[in-house]
Amino acid sequence: MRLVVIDAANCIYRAFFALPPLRSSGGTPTNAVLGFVNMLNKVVREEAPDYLAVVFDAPGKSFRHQLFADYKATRDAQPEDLSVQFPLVREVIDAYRFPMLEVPGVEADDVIATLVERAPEDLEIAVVSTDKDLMQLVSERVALLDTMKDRRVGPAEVEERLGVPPEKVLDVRALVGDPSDNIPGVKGIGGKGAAKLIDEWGDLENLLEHASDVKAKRAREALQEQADIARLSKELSTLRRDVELPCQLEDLRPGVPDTARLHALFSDLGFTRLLESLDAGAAASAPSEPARDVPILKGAAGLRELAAAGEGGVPPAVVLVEGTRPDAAATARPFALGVARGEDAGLVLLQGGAEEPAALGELFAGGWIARDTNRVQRVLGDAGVDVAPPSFDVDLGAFLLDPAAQRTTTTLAHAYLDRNVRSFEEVAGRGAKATPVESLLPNELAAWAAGEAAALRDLAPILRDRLEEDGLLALFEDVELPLAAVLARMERSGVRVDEGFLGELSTQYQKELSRIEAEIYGLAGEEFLVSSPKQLQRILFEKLKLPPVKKTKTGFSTDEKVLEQLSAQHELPAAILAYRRLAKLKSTYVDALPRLVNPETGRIHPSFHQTGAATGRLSCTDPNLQNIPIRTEEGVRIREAFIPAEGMTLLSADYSQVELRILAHYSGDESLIEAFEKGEDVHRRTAAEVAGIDPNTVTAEQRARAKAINFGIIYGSTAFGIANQLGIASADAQATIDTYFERYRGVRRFLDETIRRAREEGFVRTLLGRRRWLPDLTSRNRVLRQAGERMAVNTVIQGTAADLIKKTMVEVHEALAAEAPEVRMILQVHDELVFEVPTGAVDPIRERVRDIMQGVYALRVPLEVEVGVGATWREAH
DNA sequence: GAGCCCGCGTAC
DNA sequence: GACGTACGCGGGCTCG
Repeated sequence: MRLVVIDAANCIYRAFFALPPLRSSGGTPTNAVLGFVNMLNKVVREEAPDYLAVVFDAPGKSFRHQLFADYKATRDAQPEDLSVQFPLVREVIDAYRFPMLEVPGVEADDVIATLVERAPEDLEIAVVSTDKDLMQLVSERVALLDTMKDRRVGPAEVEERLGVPPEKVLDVRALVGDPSDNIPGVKGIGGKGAAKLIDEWGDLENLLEHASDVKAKRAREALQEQADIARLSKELSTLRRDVELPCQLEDLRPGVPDTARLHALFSDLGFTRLLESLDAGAAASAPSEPARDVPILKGAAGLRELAAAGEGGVPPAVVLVEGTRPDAAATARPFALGVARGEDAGLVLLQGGAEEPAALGELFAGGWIARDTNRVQRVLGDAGVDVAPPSFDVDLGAFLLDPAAQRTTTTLAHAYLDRNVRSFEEVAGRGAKATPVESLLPNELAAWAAGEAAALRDLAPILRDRLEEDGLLALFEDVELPLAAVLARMERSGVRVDEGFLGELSTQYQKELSRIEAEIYGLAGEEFLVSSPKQLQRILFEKLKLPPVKKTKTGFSTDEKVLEQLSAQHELPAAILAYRRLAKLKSTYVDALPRLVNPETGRIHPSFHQTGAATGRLSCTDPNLQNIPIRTEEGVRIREAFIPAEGMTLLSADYSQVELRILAHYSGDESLIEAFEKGEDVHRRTAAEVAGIDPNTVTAEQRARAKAINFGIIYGSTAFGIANQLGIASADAQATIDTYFERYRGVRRFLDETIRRAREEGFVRTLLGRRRWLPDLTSRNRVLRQAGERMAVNTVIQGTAADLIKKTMVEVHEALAAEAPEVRMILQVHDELVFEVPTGAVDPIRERVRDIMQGVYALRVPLEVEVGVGATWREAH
């Protein structure tokens, strides 16, 4: 068995100085990354290690600095072009799925020494480094490897280079020192002399004891004068072999490279040769699942046959094939189920027989694996099958590992299994031309479904291991996976809408729109498509010769801000604005919502997507009920169309200022914390602090300005952005922001520290450990880099808010299922949960929900929840 | 006609 | 260039 240990910093340094200053198309320096990756590939190819560890220095000072203030003091600062490449290297290593090791407060060399010390006797170890300090570790089974010069340093080579065997390396170093680490050594004694002295006297202590007997005068006097420095030098050189390691040997098995991520990385970095070899490797080693006849079974008997086929305890992986729906609002019917269990895989055509729900229940009873467990539970639930909880969700797992990565089964199978899996689109076609599942050849469908299910079966354990390795398993098991069931229930509940009301609104809006349209034609002097920005540009900027304000990619902008500005010069822009406002409401909400009412339930059943937003927020489609208007009087009327079932009441509970509370928590800022502890109006307080006045004298405008800054912080915005938002001068905004950061020192610290750490690690994490990779933080392109910095800050805050409400939803669901099953959670809008509650139970439920929401996590400030009830969503909010 | 991009606007 | 995260509308272009 072989273990390869890579001294990351040493290898990255050498790669950086050995290669010309290459850059990616985005301007990021890449030479060290390229050199490191080539080295990595080479060593893995040539050494074929069973275990592998890439060891990094942890930031901060080690015990050697305590011992010797000048330790490493002569080192030049790392060139910027080099330091920005460290996170990239980490990302590549992570994508290769090679174990990385880093122990806080401990240098890489000590970690390496401990690994060597702890390794079992029969393990052969190669340490990839040119650091002479590591020579003390060399033995019959431990060698240093210099991959660039293709040299292997064993005991013989150490003796050849230093004149002493590895056991005496430290004694020699005590005398010689090491300029690169600023280890002093004994002045007046060089390499040759040191070796000779140690050879003659055995070791340092004996030599120092007999210093007066040393014949050479210069060496004798040097030893007598500098004995303490020699001892210090030895201690500084001595590697610690008792570091507490965060892993066992078994954790150091290299994983299966994430070729999809490598592909993306190499392509970003412009590593074309590596890309080619990646593709060549994939083509050579990625066989499709062997084509074989996949059994096609039918109904309950078929399901039971497959359920019986599995080995005990192994959950089946399933692919639910939905029947084609006549219209978007209709309920999806389960058409077939692909199942892979143990070695068996097959397709069951579902026929809706009386026995089927029970048979499905049995198949799923001991846990199950799917790509999208929310959807499976929703569709089966609608079909009357209440299945046991899933044991794994492949899409969710992959999302937590990298929320930006593609997650089709094809991509994941390629990356993690090195296997080609056909996509459904390859089988059925895409979009409008796609063959309905009912019309596909059963053999084709069965082959696809079996291949897909087998891929899910094989992906699940691998992804699970990775979640565990990456500290994401608790979030997955305790929050995300249970949430999928909550969402399925929520979607199935849906929300009742008053179609009649929307119909009336539509007629009313239509009349008004026609009137405004006529007015617009009059003002423009001709008819044109008001909703066409292109035609509008012609009217405004060519015909009427109004001054263009700003450009878009394709022409002059006609957005709201521009039209407002132009309205001072002409009546047309204001009319366009009025038209746009109504047209937006009508097309996006008033007319669209009724089309999505399910005729069977009379309710709208949206889809909530758990992997829809990179920060961890949910998204919502068909329709998107997370952007129903509220800010304008015309808009909020649409909320009157959302109503409860007979005998029920809507209850809306929202977290008050949750993102600012999270900011207070993370920043530890005293002023912010105090504002929340005292239950103050935080924007008012900010305004007062920034203006240095009494909160009671804050004007509406001052408060609005403070609010914009508070939100700007959360979004990572600049003075320009805030000024733009407020319509004030950039310099004024900057002055206010400067004052803000003087008053809120903790906030400044939090922003800086978040970005610094993200740059170092390549990712940010939220409160519950959710991770988002941010490779652009080291980009040389300022635009990209600053965008990355804004994402870093925003993701920590927005993502933490998402964590909290997700956890809340799981807890609320559990509590209500047990205590008040007739209450339904029906919507989530990021910081708000909407419930449908039996009217008589409103009061206790309101308190119960509030308690759970407020108690979901103990931040450094209290979480406050505002609850409203009513006969419409408008009223309840 | 389908599918896609763009500009725009809604929410938190 | 400048404020984060989404979804979806209508217009208009391209493609077959």
